[in-house]
Amino acid sequence: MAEEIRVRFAPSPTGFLHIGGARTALFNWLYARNTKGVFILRIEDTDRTRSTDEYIDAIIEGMNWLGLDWDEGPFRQTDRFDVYRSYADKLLKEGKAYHCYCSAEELEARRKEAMAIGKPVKYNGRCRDMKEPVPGVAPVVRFRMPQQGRTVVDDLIRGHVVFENEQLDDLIILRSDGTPTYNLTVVVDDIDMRITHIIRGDDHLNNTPKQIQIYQAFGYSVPRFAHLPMILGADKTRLSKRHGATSVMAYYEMGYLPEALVNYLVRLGWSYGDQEIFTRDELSRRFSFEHVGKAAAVFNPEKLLWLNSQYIMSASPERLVELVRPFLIKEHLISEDQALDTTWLAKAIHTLQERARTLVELAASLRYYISEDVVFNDKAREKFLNEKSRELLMELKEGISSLSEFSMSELESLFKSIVEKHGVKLGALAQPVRVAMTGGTESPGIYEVLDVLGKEKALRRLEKAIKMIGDV
RNA sequence: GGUCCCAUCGUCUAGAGGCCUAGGACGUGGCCCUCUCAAGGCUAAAACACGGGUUCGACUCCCGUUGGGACCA
Repeated sequence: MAEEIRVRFAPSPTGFLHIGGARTALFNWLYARNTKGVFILRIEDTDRTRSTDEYIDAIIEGMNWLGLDWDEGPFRQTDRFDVYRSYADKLLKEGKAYHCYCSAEELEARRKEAMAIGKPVKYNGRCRDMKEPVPGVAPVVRFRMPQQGRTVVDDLIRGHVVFENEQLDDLIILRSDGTPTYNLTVVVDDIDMRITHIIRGDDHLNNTPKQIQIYQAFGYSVPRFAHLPMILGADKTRLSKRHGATSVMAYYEMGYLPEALVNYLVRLGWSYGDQEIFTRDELSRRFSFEHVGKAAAVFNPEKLLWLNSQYIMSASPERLVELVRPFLIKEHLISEDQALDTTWLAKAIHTLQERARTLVELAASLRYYISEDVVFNDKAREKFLNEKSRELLMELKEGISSLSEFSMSELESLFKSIVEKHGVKLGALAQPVRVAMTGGTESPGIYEVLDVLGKEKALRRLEKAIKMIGDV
């Protein structure tokens, strides 16, 4: 049996789960599922000043919503500080790390100078071979980076990326207060969790050779890497708040289906020929790094909206009933604990689902079905509820009253006979009726609308419309 | 500033030297369907960043330029 594949998503809880993080999580999840491997969630909360439990919950909420289930974790770095320190001590003992007594101010000055004269910004190694501690100064611990040779990152997406070791800095692994830095914790955790493939954003590519060196210093074999291209905003800069909604849960609130967002995100960087729409199952079967692109991708809300409309269109009305419920409450169309006639609601949704691009739109469009009072659009009312249509509406009202069966086919016959008699087009009757029923000029087919409303409501609304014309 | 990465329609992408007169999708325009709005169908405009090589032949390989991005604080 082949070696078990273990991957991890390691967000730091300094914010909500955002689009970029979600995509990284998704690719990890896909790879784990595709290879029957293990997907681990690890919370990198070493930065205690910026990390909060609320954000941890928010990240978990986002993952749950997207359906990205993990097999191990969530693990937290907090309280593993002793572990990191013991790893650092090991390096110290073996001479692979050393104490550095240079002050932050000195370092800053040297950095500025290097920048000014165009030299690489790099620690000058002053404390590298120091034998005696400097009294009264709390040192940091630096990693002794090899200064000859090269380190190559073997990347599943980028191929071999070569770094000259000479360029690598003696990075700080333990601050003067004893807290570990990112490059140490990430390596220690990945070693402890036996991670085989590190899948992350390509903003980490430059850190990778340093981490490889640390791996080797500890005597562990280096995992495979896959550095995903970034997701950019419309202005081609890194996606951030000013590009609008970047939190995953904001898309929940805007009425997106999780599978639409997943589908959109996966196609940002990955492709499978010309196929655009994938089931979750298809994704995990088809996914591979061979078809992951290298170039950064611009986040395009329009396409996401289209995908969402596709998913709403093909969702079952029964499921949409449940999904739209919170949005109906938000629209004040139903109350929190109201019992719903789900069969009827499903029928109503069925007529609307190919017209709604989001659940918010779907909820809004259900208004005239659910609410007793029709909200009239003034223009529509003026144009269609007038003397010209009065006669037709009255005739329809009588016709419906004496209809033996209130069905779509009977309604159709009735409509046809009325317009024929008057020698007008179907629209001359259908539009006024549409306005009478919905208050506006856009709706599903008029027979469908009447069918959903039912005979009683339909008659009541016709009557009201006729009365309104009389009032003019 | 140094290092690294990247580069096909406005956007997401297909493309692994001849299949390319560069394909699909979103968006945009037009037409059809039609009781309105959608959905759907058809259709149009729209790209290989630039310059050198390599090759009988480059979107595809190599080098450089330009442009973007990331990291180093």
